[in-house]
Amino acid sequence: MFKQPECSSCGSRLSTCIIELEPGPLSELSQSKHSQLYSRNSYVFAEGQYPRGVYCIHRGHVKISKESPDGREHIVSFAGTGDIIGYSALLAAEKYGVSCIAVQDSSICLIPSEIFFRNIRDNPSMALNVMQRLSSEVRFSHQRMVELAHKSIRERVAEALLIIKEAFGVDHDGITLLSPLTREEIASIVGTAPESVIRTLSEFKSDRLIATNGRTIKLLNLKGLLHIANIRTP
Amino acid sequence: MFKQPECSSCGSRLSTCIIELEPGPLSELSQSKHSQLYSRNSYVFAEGQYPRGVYCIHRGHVKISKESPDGREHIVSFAGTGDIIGYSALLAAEKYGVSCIAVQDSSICLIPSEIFFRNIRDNPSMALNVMQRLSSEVRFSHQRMVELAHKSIRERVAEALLIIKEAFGVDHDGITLLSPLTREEIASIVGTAPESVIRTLSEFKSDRLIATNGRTIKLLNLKGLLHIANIRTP
DNA sequence: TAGTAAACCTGACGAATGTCATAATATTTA
DNA sequence: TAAATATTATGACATTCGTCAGGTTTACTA
Repeated sequence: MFKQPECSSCGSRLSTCIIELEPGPLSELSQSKHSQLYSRNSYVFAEGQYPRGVYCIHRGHVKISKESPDGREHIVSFAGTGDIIGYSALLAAEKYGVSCIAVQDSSICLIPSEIFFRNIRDNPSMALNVMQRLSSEVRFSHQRMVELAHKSIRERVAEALLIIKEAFGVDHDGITLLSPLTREEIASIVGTAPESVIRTLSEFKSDRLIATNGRTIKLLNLKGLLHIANIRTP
Repeated sequence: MFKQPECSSCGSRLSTCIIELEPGPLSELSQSKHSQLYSRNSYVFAEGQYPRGVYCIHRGHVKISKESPDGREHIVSFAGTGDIIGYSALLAAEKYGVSCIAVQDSSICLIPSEIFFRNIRDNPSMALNVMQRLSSEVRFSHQRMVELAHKSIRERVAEALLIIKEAFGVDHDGITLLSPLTREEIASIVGTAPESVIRTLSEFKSDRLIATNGRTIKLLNLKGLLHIANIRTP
């Protein structure tokens, strides 16, 4: 087994609810966690399993997805370095309603249930932090629901590119998406067939909104994509 | 102003996170809340406003909805007697991302922010209760996202009828939906045009799955609707 | 690095669904 | 209760989108 990271010196901790912990509980958490490497496409947890804790992404990216009744995948959201995932099933005390799959080689720590529950019970700040994150997820989900219900494929593909940019970031050039996602995975964000995604991306290419080279995509005209995606300016 | 209800003797309280309060804090909450009557189609709160607390439904039903970029309404969920609404915006400290509109004449209490925050901070059980509810909302939203992304209109209309049954219940006969929703509102659940809903309901009527009389709908064949809705049996 | 599998891309076609128009009916309100 | 209004209902048509088939390119793996 490889070297377990130390939470106190982990930068990823600072963007999570674990930032609220005092040195004592933090050290306890650090010792009781289990760190593991996941290669692309390997499951961190799967729909239907019972949660055994929450997962903290030390390095890498995962997709949170759910199987549709006809067996196709739908990607609900992404998470990356410094995100904690798997709250909801644990807190609701139910089986996972979603799967978590690494989209890049990732290093992820499992924080056991007891430790997590003890800390949110004893530390009101951490509890509030968790509530804020859950609230943000609720708000994001509502947003996505409306988009899936009312936007065209073209709008949703443009939006998917923006979601990918947000989740994976861009290269030094500022326009090349750092995403390993296939067209089929993009289709799973949009909620459509891969062919429809490919066709739409071809349109975007003709309109000089993007450039593609194999799997990699460059966003040439961000403003244009925002406009097509029909994003509400708040 | 009409008589303010007393929380300690309010049955609705028992199904909410307020059940966790001790008599002292409960009495304080009861005195600081504001109760109000809302008639059908009046706003409890609107997208874009800043939250001033959470709302506890003493009696009645509301829809939680969100405007799509093209100005159409999408109904995200329903809440009724004994539900608390408006957590997420308050906790995330943002403007409401959704509107709450009474679909029946309703009596609803506003619990001011300070009181709510003080109680979730001082009472870990109540905090945990709130987290559980938020978690359930997240799970429900994920479910809806997948359905909106991958199910046909026919499937979603069948499902909408089941959602309405769940939210509003049925008459003594066990099959007549106690819902005041128009076809347009059902369309706002499904994410489609009213005409498509009406057409689909006509099909269901031909297939003896439902019967309609003006706005009222009877569910004649629940099993058939479940089958069409393509519900995963857990 | 070569071979193989997977992913990308385009065309053709049909089914599903959105839109507009218009009539009939139910619901609301004066 | 009657008139006014909103809602329900159906038809016709255009458009979007899903599906199948095929050829090409890319990416993985031995």
